[in-house]
Amino acid sequence: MEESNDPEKKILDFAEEMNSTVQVRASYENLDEDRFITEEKIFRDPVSVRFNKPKNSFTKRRRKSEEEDDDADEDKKKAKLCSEDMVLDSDEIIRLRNVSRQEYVKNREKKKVEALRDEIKDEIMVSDGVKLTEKEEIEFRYKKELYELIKQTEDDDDVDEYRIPDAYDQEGCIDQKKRFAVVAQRYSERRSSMRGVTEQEAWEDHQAQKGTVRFGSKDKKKVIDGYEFVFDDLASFVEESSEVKTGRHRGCYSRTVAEKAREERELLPIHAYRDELLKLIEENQVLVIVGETGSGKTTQIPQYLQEAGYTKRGKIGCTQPRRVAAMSVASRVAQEEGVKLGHEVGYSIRFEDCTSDKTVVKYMTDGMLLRELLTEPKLDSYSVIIIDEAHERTLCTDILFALVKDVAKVRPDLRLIISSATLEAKKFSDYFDSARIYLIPGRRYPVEKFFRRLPEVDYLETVIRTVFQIHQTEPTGDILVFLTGQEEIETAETKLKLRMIDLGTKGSEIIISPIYSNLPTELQAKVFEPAPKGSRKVVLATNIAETSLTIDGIRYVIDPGYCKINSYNPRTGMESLLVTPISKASAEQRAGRSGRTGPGKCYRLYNVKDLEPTTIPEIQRANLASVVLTLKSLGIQDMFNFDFMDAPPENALLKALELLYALGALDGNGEMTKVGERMVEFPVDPMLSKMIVGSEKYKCSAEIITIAAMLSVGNSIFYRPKNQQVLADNARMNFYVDTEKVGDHIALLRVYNSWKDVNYSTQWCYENYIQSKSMKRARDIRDQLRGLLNKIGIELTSNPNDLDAIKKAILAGFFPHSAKLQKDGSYRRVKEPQTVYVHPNSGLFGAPSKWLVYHELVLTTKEYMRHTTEMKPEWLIEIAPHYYKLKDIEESQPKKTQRRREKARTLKVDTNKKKAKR
DNA sequence: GAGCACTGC
Repeated sequence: MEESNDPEKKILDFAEEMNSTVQVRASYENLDEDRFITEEKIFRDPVSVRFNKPKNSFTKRRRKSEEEDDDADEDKKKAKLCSEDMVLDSDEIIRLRNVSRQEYVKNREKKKVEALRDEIKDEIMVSDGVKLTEKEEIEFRYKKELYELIKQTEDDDDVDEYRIPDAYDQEGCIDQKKRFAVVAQRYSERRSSMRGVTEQEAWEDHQAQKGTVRFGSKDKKKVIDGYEFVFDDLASFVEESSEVKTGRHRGCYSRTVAEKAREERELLPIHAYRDELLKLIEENQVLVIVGETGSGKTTQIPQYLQEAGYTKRGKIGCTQPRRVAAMSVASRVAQEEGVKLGHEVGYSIRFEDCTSDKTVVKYMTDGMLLRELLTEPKLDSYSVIIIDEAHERTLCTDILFALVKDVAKVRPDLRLIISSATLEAKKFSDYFDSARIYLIPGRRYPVEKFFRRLPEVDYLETVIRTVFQIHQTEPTGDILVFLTGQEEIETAETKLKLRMIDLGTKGSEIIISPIYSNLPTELQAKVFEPAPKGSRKVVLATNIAETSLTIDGIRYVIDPGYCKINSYNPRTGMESLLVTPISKASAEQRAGRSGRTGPGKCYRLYNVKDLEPTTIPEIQRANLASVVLTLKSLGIQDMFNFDFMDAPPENALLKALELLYALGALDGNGEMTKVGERMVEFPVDPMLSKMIVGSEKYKCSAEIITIAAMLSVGNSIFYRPKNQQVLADNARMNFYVDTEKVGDHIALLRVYNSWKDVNYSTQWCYENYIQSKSMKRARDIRDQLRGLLNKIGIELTSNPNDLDAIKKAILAGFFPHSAKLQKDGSYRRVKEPQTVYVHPNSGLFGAPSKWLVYHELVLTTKEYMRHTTEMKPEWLIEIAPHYYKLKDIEESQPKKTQRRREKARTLKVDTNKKKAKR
């Protein structure tokens, strides 16, 4: 929204915004979603300066209007709020502008002080591991003391002394022991000097007295400078929820585990709906269930069905999008039923089948059910299929929808339950021929939401300010910040630490915990350690914290509203990660993360009404080669008219068909070939599975499955910490040293074999800057692939010294990914008019080979080939004579792809014809 | 010299 100076327009804009918020709320209420959720509040930009008045900036204020009209009806109140808000708003802006002008005069002085501060910081960083000489030491201490003195005189009301936390070691890492010692020391000092009043309390009181303008409703006190929170009276909501919560835990002590479990089951919200639910399932073949968080649907519904006798007809299968979810839910249910996990209740995930003949309630990942469908197309052993978390729309669930919908038609006895969040329920119902929607209320704590109307210029800066404002004005509880990626998390961490130095030691310590999936496991574990008493944990997380893992103790969420989304461009065959605004659904999910263990608060740095309702489903932005092969294997001929809930882009399907045809998995009629049938056994990308199948000819299947496993793990094999990049790179290059040029594929093979030679040592991984987690995963995948080789009758043969044979096997799957060196050092794809570059992390970077085969293309700052290996051009013709002709390798002029496109089109026409015949 | 959201089989 554009800011205008016209006050009337402002009011109108604001009113409009209010209306839309109300409407959103109303629609939630229809679905009984908003029971405990408070209305979204607005918080505004903290205009005040932070260095020069760090304390004054957190002034408690109280707004008159909110004290008056408790009983006024909602609309009236809002109108009033918004007009007063506007008056206050412009007054406030004028005042703050004046302040800001005055500050400008002081700027020079301030800058001097800042320069001094920077010097101190630099010194801390530069001294990196080097012991200071005595003279330097004295000089440094002098600077420090000088700065502290200035700080003290600046803040005349400052009761604390400024101190650089000495918990930081030379690398800027935190020595936790030292830091906690500091915390403890500070607290004991305070206890004696302030007679039991904590520093925080004293400071808050002090600030409260100083406040000039007061506002905030009478029940809500804390308001931070610049952030104007617009509050409603929420007391009743808060009470309601806490009542429910205490009820749940009442009388649960000193009971046996089984009794307790049963009692807890009966206290779940879903319990009241049990009979009605069973009746509906009996009467309707497909049922869409909107089960809110905390309703107990995932654990209870399968048990109800079992009690009602459904397991006599067959198993109850419940899919989850994540492995851990499948495992933990199964374990919980086994415990509730008092059976051993893997007996009546079990789970099945890749690499781990914890089920037996007895198993009647089976939790599994969605991909696992998809695999099962390949061998059991009618799902005969199941009586009920529950697709949980359907709203997440993973690639696998989207395909499952279509398949189970089909199966349901031929199996009237099969029951389908689709469990979804509110927003998509209607869509699911429509897709499943107007299936009934049944709503089960959840139970959770209220989450207050604050939002900013205008998008941020520098959201990281606002995030950091908000962290400190929460830290200094809100009661205990940890803070969770959603950021987009590793780099941003690292930046935020540095900034937070610097700001901590700036602000001195106000209040308690902040413990910063980063978490993202590429972080080594040992470091990930730290995020779950509770913060020491009196300190506050600030978790900087990627999307991993949105659904995949839950951190206890989070009470505040700061959500800038962005995440990275992978999208595949079928035209160029390139993947890229884009920073994208999140969807409304994601925003809700993120906010909910603050209300898991108690009432929470969520600070949104955006306006939720600017967001799309849901994220684009994965099926519309993924490489579909694997999907198409799976569907073909299930006998689905016509991809273009397949009943997808959201159809993937047509050119993505076309591209996938083209590729599968080129690989020989499909014949000219679009039917599965023998090769295709072998390929589909391997749960990897079709090019990889073709490579594996092709390795039989070159007698190097042992090497090839290793390479395939290493490539499947992704690019998280090599660990490259920020401060040891040179060492890490050197360690990596060790795997490339040889008499002849070694490509990335061969290097990966060597990494694996070296690891195997040292008996899969974790220590070896550390020493070589390799992530042991990734290596273990590669071993799991390799073991699985080896088993499947056996299944399709390919012998495991090793041919370690014939690199040419290995390269030829790679080409058997990856021949479409060929590139030729250009005069300017760039590469050009042989069959596509596309310029590409060797990735700087490749061993072949800076050591050009004329012809390359690459694993994948990624678009970052340039079009990069990731994982490249040298090859000979004549191999292309030897291995893929149907794809390459002599003229392709004689001159690397871009070739027309017309012929292949035509072929693909005939495929499409053929399949259409077939469908018409049927 | 670039930069790796997150899952899943």
